[in-house]
Amino acid sequence: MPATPKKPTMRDVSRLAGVSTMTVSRVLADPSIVSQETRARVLAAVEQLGYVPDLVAGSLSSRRTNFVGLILPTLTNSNFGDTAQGLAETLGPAYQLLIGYTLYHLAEEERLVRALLSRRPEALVVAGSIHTGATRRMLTNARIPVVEIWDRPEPPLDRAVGFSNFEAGRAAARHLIGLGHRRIAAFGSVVGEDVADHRGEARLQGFAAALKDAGLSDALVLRLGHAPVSYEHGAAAMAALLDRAPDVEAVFAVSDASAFGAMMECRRRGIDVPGRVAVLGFGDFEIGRQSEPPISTVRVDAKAIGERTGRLLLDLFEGKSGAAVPVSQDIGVSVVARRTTIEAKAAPCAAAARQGDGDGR
Amino acid sequence: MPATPKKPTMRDVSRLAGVSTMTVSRVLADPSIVSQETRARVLAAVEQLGYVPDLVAGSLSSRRTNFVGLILPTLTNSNFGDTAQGLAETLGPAYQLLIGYTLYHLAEEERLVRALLSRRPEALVVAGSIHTGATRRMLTNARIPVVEIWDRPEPPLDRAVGFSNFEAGRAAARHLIGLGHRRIAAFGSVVGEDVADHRGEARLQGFAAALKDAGLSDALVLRLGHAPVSYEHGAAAMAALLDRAPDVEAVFAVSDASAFGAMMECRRRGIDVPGRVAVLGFGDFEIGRQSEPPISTVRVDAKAIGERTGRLLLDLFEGKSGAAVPVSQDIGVSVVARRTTIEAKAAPCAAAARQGDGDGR
DNA sequence: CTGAAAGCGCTTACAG
DNA sequence: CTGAAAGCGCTTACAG
Repeated sequence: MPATPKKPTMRDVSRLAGVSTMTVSRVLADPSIVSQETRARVLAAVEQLGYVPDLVAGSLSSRRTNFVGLILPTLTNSNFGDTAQGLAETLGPAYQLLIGYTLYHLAEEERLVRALLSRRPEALVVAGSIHTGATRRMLTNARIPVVEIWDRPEPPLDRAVGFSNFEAGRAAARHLIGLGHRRIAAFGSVVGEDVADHRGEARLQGFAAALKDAGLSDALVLRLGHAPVSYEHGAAAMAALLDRAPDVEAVFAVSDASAFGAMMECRRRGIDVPGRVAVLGFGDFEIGRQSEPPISTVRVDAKAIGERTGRLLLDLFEGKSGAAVPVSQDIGVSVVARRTTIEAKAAPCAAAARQGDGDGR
Repeated sequence: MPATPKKPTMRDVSRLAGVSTMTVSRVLADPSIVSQETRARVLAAVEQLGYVPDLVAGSLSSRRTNFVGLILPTLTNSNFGDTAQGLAETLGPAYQLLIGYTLYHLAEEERLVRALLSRRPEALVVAGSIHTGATRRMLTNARIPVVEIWDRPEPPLDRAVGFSNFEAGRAAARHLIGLGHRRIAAFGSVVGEDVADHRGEARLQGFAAALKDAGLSDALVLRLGHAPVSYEHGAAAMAALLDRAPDVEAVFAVSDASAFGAMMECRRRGIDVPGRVAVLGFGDFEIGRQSEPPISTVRVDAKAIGERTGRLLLDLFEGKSGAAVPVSQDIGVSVVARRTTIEAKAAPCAAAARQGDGDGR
């Protein structure tokens, strides 16, 4: 870097403009409360020096950092990106997002919470509701709004905006069962000690529960590989599933990415989707909408999660009494039947299929 | 929030432990320089109070924020996510990434640079090399390392880690020409006043230049819709292209997402890829690798861009003289021929095709 | 190994 | 409409 003079401070600006630093501070914070003429002189000095206010000093003094911390599982999933964008847009330019990612490690989440808290954020938004004890403790004692998203904890640490992953899994199973399928599978990732997608697991559990409620077996609800699930995960899982149960009729993947990978694996093997096996995803990723055939999915409005969270935080920041702001918001999910799930072949209607002995082919 | 006592400060800890704040500060910064017994007392007090150091005060005092600002076009493109992860991993837990996104608006980039600079980052990493005048001025006067990534400016504002998008476009065209295609198209987005993907445009220009060098027409190098390009963009662009030039033999899309969308549009229309039209993407996104058939692409190691940038910054932070750190690093690109680009049908070999009159069908 | 003093660059809270 | 004083919660730079 060039040997330039020191970075100008507010003091430098005030001297050049012949005013006190308080006046400079006012011009920058609310120009209307300073006389027209003084304002012009200050602005000219700011311009001439290329002065950029130091927000770390400002934050220490005002006790407002205008940071909002956001903890996500990954930076490479466009759905979480949509949530981040929705949050950023709703919060507006006055707030800066501090984003961290955990890669589904709870220990990493703990480290991040500690690091972000040191930066004195105005609020912390975190994906999920399963945390280490230390994380829970820090979050509880943080004295700032904490929002758990993409889930529906009962009760939340503080606030929650999301949906029930268990119910989402149930809805997925019911869709497939309603179509007349009986030999139904699902796959997600393994819940390990360090890496675990607890929300995907909840979906799988809801799925298995619905299967059992319908008198069907949940033996094909598989946990393979580790989070985050990818296209590749879906392909590998589908391959494993097909080896194990060549007669499978329908499969639910914990994410559209995984569902797409599964579909590609079917294509490679010459297995028709949905003709021979129906595929249902989760999340309503763009890939599912644009793929040919488009993938049926359990839709989540990722951007709305961010927007609602932003709205909630703004209400809280504006001093709306905590009691007036909902503790938990359910944005719900909906099954979007596109072209990868169709009625089971052997069944003229779903009801018949459920009690028939159909082999599904 | 519960009516809890005020957040404990270092002063509170020091009183409880019966030491000065300096001793507390030392225990937290470098425990080894404090006596075993004192250290234990301080740590106990920290634990008891649930003390979390205030980094904004610490930053003001030490003049080190340990922030690195990162400006990306979008948060929903997994390639930029890979770059961010590579950067974060290389920088390590001592540094916190402050990520902003522009949606390809130069004005938004300017706003972000100003906002991030106020936070006193240790360095600023920004995708691209086209900036507004004000942005260039701020970046030049920032007195911190500035790294432009995903491009190859001549010269960089300060440092650059990336590749030539123009050359990447050229390589794409040469691949297609080498395969014997003659009726060749490409598509990207429109360069508007406010929204513009300048890097994608550079690829298109390199592509067009190579076409002309080979004596081919660049009339089918199209700009449609606006950035960021998506699966949907590719589908729409392909549809437009097919209406315009039903006899097109090969097409280059400025991103794999767009290429995938184009392929899906072909599938919808019953047009065989690569049998009737070859498709080449850019970026080596996971979608291209996992799609069936896998999509040929111009590969960029997105994660490596982040890692190299992190390495470079660490060197600079550790006081390596600026002169010892390369100003510009080219990570290069490579054409990865997968299954969506094959030799032109009419040509028994590429050389013959280039001089033949083949209609490509 | 430990501490008292000064100061980082702003804003708050008063005064006028 | 403008300013002087105090202080935000740490760390730097000295001293001992």
